[in-house]
This record gives sequence, C-alpha cells and structure tokens, in this order.
Amino acid sequence: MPQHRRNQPPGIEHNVVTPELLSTFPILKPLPHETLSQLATLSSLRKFARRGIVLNAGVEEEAVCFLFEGRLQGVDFTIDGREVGLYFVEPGDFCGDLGLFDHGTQPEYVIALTSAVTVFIPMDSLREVMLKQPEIFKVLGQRLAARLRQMTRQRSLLGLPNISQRVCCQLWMLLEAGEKGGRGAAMISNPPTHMEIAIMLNLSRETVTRVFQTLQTRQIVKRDGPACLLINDPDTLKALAEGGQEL
Amino acid sequence: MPQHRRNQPPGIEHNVVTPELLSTFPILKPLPHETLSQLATLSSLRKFARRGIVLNAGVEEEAVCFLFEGRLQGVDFTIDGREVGLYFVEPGDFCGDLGLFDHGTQPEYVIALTSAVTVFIPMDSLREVMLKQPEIFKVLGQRLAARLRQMTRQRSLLGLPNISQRVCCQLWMLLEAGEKGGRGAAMISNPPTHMEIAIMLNLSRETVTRVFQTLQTRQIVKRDGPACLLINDPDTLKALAEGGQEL
DNA sequence: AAACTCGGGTGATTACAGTCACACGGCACG
DNA sequence: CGTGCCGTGTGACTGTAATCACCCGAGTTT
Repeated sequence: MPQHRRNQPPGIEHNVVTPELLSTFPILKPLPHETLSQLATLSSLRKFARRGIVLNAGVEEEAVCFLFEGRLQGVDFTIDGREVGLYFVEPGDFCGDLGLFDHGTQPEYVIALTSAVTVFIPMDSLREVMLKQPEIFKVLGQRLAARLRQMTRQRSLLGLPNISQRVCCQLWMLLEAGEKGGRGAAMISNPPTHMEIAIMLNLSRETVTRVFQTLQTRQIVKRDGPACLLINDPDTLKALAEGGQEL
Repeated sequence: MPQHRRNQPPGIEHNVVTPELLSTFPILKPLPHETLSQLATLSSLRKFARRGIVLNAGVEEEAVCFLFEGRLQGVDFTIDGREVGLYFVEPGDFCGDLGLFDHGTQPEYVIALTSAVTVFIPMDSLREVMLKQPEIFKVLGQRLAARLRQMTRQRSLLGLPNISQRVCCQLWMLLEAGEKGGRGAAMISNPPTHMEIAIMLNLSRETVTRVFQTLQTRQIVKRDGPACLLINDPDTLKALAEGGQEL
C-alpha cells in the first residue's frame, strides 16, 4: 500500500465500523444516520492480503462486501481449473450483491488483487433496508444493469478472432473506465498484470506479453513504473481496437 | 410454425392486445385487471419472420418485448462483424428490460430464430407499474440476477481450452434448461443449429459439426428429425462436459 | 548476502481449430 | 417441375496461439 491515505475515516485503525465510514460509500450516503448506525453495529471490518479470498463461489454468502481500499477482482474457474477474470471492484464500490435480489448463492469468487480493506454488511439487514428505501433499491438495480452491460461488452470482446485486437480493445476499455485525460496522451494507473489480462481475455500470459512488446516498440504504449501504463498514441490504439489497423 | 397452438388467447388473430393475453405472462399475472387493461391499450402485437430483428442494439428501445410464441435470441456483434450468441428467449419470457432499471440503451440485438409473435409494452408505462408494485419490481430484479448468473456460467464455459468439452458443456446446459427426463435418456427439443451453437461458443460451424459427428458415432447423441436431439447417454455427456473423459 | 517470489521477456516446437472448397439431402416456393 | 436456400457433412491446408523451457531484474524475506 504505497500511497498515503488522506482523510482516513474513524474506525479503520480500531477495526470498528462507524456510520461515518459507511457514509463514505456513495450508495449508502443517502441513508438516514440512524439507519447507518444500526447497519454499522452489524457490520464488520475485514482486511485481506494480496490473493486473499474475499467471497467464495457456491456458498450462500451472508454479507455484501464494500471495498474501502485496494482492488478486488471477480473471478470464476472453469471445470478444469482455469481461472477466468470477470470484473474489477474499485474502492467505494461493492460486490456480492446478487443475493440481495434472489437469495441465491454467490456465482463467482472475489479475490483481492492488492491488500484490501473491506466492510462486510450482513445481507439480510441490507436487504431489509433496501426494501424499505426504494431509492436504494433503484440504485442497486441500476448497478446490476450496469454489470450486465459490462459483461455483454466483455463477452463480445471474446468473440474477436484477432488476438492483438482483443488486447487493444481491453486496453481501450480500461482507458475508458479510468480517466480519459487530454487528447494525444493518456494513462492507465495500476494496470492489470499481463497474467491478469490474459485470464480476462482467454489468452496465455506469453501472448499478452508479445502483444505488449509490439505495442511498446511501436511507441503506442509505454511502461512508467509498475503502477502506470502510458498510452502515447490513443488514436492508434483505438484504431487497433476497432480493427481499422493491423498490428 | 408447424405445431398447433392450443387454447389460443383472444386478440392474436386481430392483432389486438387484450388484458387476457397479457395475463398469460407469469410476471404480469399478479397485476390487477384494471392495470392490465390499461397496459393492453398501450401495447402492440408484433409478429416477426425468421431472422427478423426484434430489438436493436444501441438505440434506446422504448418498449419491453414479451414473447408469446416462437423463439428469440440475444446476439451481439464484435467490432469486426462476427456474430456472438448471448442467450435465448422462450415463450412467456421477455427481453429488453434492462432499460427499465437504468434508462440506458439496449446493449444487444434480439433476433427471431423462428417466426415469432410478441407483445411490445411501452417501457415508461411498464416502469411506472413496476415502481408502484414492489412485487413486480422484485421479480424483475430476480430475473436480472438470473441473467447475470447465466452469463457468468456462459463466460466460464468460454474459458475451456478443450473444444469438445465446451460443446458438451453447452449441450449439458441446454439439457438442464429443458426437461431433464428420466435417467438413461433425455432429449433437447428444438436444438440450436450447429451454426447457432458455434456463435455461442466462439467456434466455427465446421468444428461444431465435427464434434457432433463423433458424439453421434459414439452413440452419445442421436438426431431425431430436425426438431429433436436425443441424448442416449447423458452420463457420458456429463463426464465429457466435466472433463472426466476425453472425446 | 543468499534464497525466494513475481512480473515480465523470448525462442522453438507443435497441436489444433479456422478457413476454403465442395457435396448432399430436404424443403419451400414460384 | 426445377430452382434455390439452408443445415449439415468432409477433406486439405495453413496460420497461429498454446506450451515448454529458460532468462532476467526487482523486491522481500531469512
């Protein structure tokens, strides 16, 4: 955890969940203080090391996981044990919310990509709150819809027969998700490792590395330390992503 | 449309939507008759020929599509024009409901696999109804969750490196979706064509055909006319799907 | 300082699925 | 009736990504 946390909410250092901590999450913010207090007493703060398992697939998770710090990833495993990357969770966001809607089991694993600080709010209490507060229900529905859209996009990515195009497309999506920056140059901070990209795109790590190599020699992207990937030439990247240009 | 429709609800032959027709859809059934009548006056009956485009991607669809008869498929296209199969819609089900939650655009196309009869209900009226009837809202949320689960499963299918395993897994899922039947034999009615399976699994049509050939010569499956696929040996199919056996 | 791990980089080899080309039967349709 | 389309079946060829094996450097642990 290299970067400093500024304005650290109370509670973190004592492993205690305060209403203030909860209210740092956009979706919980509109809740009345009283509700937050009640939720806070039921919630627990949990920290995970890199590669730690945050949510287990298959079991009926009894809590929704709110990410305060770090980065998580939803992953699944094929029957033969291959890892499949599904989505990322960034600070302020949450995961494991599917059970809120249908009482079903968590469909995929969620693991910590970096060490992470999370708040677990019991599923049933949150569900109660959500049913009483249509506003929250609505927002949760929107999030669900957004995830479905995202999965659809990702799925169509996998349909691309050209491998470099697939990688470039993924890079482009990562760029869109992060800050776009000004014309002519952009960057992706804390980019996924080659391995992580590979499991998202059904590729081998080596193949991803090779694509990155050509992207680098062609000056389209550039590594700037381990936590930053510079996109020197977003236009060309876009062209590659859309198949308007071959690598 | 070879098979006879028994108990045809009123309205179909006059291209008029009646409340009774609407109430044949499970999700609308609990609604009071008055609400149904109102929705009915706003709705329209639309028929599609095979390969007809039911919902367009990108545009903000102004209606949710309820399928009365036939079969639809959600499809997407990659940037380079390849078709990507996403999911099926069976009679009694609906599609294009994502906009109900987030007012966004329809993420994927929906096309008719057979000639189809549908009812289009304006999105905004349905949204109003849903917000007034928490019961409906809840069911819609459940459906959304179910689709997310289904997409996740399908995504992990695509991660399988062994092609025959992928096909067998898909067959197994189709089998689960339909009627299971007794031990020792089962069937899939109206199975997708090889081409349709191929675009669902990111394969070429020929490859799917070849897998089917070996499945047939090994007596695991058997064609019974164009509308039925017999699964002689579900156990072996399952073993193949789970990688316990090589083809 | 040695011994790790982890992320990245590279070459040689090879299996294997895509592509192309064509053939065949069924069925709808004028 | 012939014509055309559609779904399926097959062979030959080939491009290409996976695999394996290895190397390197930067951090960390001990």
